[in-house]
Amino acid sequence: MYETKLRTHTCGELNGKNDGLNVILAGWVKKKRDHGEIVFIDLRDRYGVTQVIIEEGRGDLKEQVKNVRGEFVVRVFGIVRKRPSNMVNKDIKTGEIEVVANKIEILNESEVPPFEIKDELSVQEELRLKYRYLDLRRDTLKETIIARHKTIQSMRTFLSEKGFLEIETPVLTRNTPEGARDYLVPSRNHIGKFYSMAQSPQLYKQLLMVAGFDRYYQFARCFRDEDMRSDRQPEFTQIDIEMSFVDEEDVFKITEGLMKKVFHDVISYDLETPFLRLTYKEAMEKYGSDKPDLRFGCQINDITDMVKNCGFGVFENSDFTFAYNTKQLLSRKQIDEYNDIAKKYGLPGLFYLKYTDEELKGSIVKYLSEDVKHKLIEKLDIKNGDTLFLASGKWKRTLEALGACRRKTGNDFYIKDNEIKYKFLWVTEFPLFEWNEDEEKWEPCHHIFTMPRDEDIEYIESDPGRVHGKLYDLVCNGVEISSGSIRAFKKEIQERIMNVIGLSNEEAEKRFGFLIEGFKYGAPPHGGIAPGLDRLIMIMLNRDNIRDVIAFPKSLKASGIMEDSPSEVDEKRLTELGLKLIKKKGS
RNA sequence: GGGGUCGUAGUUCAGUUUUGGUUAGAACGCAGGCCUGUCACGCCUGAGGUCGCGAGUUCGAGUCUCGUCGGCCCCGCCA
Repeated sequence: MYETKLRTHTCGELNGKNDGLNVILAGWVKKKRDHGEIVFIDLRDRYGVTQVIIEEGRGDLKEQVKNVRGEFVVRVFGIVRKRPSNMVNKDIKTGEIEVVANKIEILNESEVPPFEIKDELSVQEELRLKYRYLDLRRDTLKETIIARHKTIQSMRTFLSEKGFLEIETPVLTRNTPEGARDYLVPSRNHIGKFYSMAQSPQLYKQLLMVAGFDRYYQFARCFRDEDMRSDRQPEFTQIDIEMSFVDEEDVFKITEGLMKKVFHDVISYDLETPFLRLTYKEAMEKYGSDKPDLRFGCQINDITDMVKNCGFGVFENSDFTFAYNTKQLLSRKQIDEYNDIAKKYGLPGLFYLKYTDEELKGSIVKYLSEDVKHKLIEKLDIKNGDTLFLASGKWKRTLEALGACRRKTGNDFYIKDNEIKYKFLWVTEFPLFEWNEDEEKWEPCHHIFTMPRDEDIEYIESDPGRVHGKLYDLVCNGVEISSGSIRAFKKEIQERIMNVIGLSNEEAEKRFGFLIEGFKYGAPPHGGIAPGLDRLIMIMLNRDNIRDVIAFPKSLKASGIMEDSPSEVDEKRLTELGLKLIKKKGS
């Protein structure tokens, strides 16, 4: 397959049809099994594993491989031989054959690796990260890296065929105070000033629309100096897409086509399109999340009116009361775990009801009239053996807390690891503005260049909370894969939006001057989306950790464990940059 | 910024609470030996420990207390 000077075949391609062929293989010793008179060596490379046999009577070869250990790099000259049927290894691609060694050459030795290179082994992640190049030899990790390549290839083909141009934009850019903290880069050419590493190519891609490149994409590396999570890295990759002369439907269609192709090409899975759509309000009220996992039910219900006058103070005095049925009989201990989650999300606590022996039970049941009980049983489809949770409070906080509980229910009971299904959906009609309680002002939900929905434009000044944007998120299995918007490309709308959030023209000019300037020269209507490549691959391969789909990821504290980054630098370099470190307290 | 959890042979863990107490165990790996069909090969023998780091309590600390570093998970944050 990939013949080179040092080999004729890879370790993953030989089979029964090659019986009798003279071959040269090169790879790593996965395992040596020494039986005395005969010796087996499993030789591994990127493509697979091939069994090499040193037969009886080859004392010369045995002497040579006497000191060969795991992970030595060797070259084997030999003849392919079909194995007797009872010795075929069905677990490996090359299991039909083995290579009878004539000559073995040690290309390089290896120290005993700090952990065994095999798939089943669980090793502390810190160690795996330190020796990432060894971890990458394991199939589980190797597969994600290969899938990542396939994903990128598939996307390039699709987008290129649809007329999109791949255009690169700067990583070193200027600081914009909104949004995520960015990484600052000093330069000795500009003492006292800093570049910012791009958080995303947002402004550049909009200017590419002004330039007339009406279909653009890019695999863009984005940098954000924020705290990590299992699905976040300080540097990550977006498939940044922007189109001119479009509305939401156009973006949906392209994105759906892209996802369909990628899932087909990479994991041979046929996605159904178009994707389901939920408005932000629906998603919140049914699932308690703006990125709901639709692989299971347990929908939330609004029971505010039902319990408003039941005589229980909490229900009577709260804005909203919501409930959902876990459809499971939960123990006291399990219920406590749910309570902890609710508290973490800012609720004083949860109420629960159990239905056993044809009877509702729980501390609050005494407040519920027969009529209310019946309504509850009907609305929440309560059957024997069900446990349900109720929570009261403000709309968003209460729903989000119940949403977190619902997520736990899903993880504990409904989402089976081995049964992968993909439930994509669009979440649409996000509010354009969000009221910041602390600072008592309106803030943009997405960014200030988002177009309001046509029918809401008249309320921008009079009722900002009612205005929804042409804003959309692509969600799959409870993960936000992507978000995007149609942009406010006209000066008049931009200014009205800036007025609401209290951003003066001068201030806007200072922060986004080059974009606003560009928009003066015939900005077309445009919009786009930017799916997160890493998260998409995570979802596709059913991994629960973003580090597993990145060759050299950072730790949760954003350190490079292998290369030990970030590092201190010489005083001399700092001086050159006009920088001086302030000593931390205590040091 | 906050909360949780983990840190003991090369690796994965037990031992830590009930009880602070002599030589800190196991499996895998590693080293030496034996073995003609294994593919998680098998059998025999052996080496291998700063119990993350630092202070404290104590006659005595892997075990208790405080601090600190690091991994992982979550809240805030991530327009």
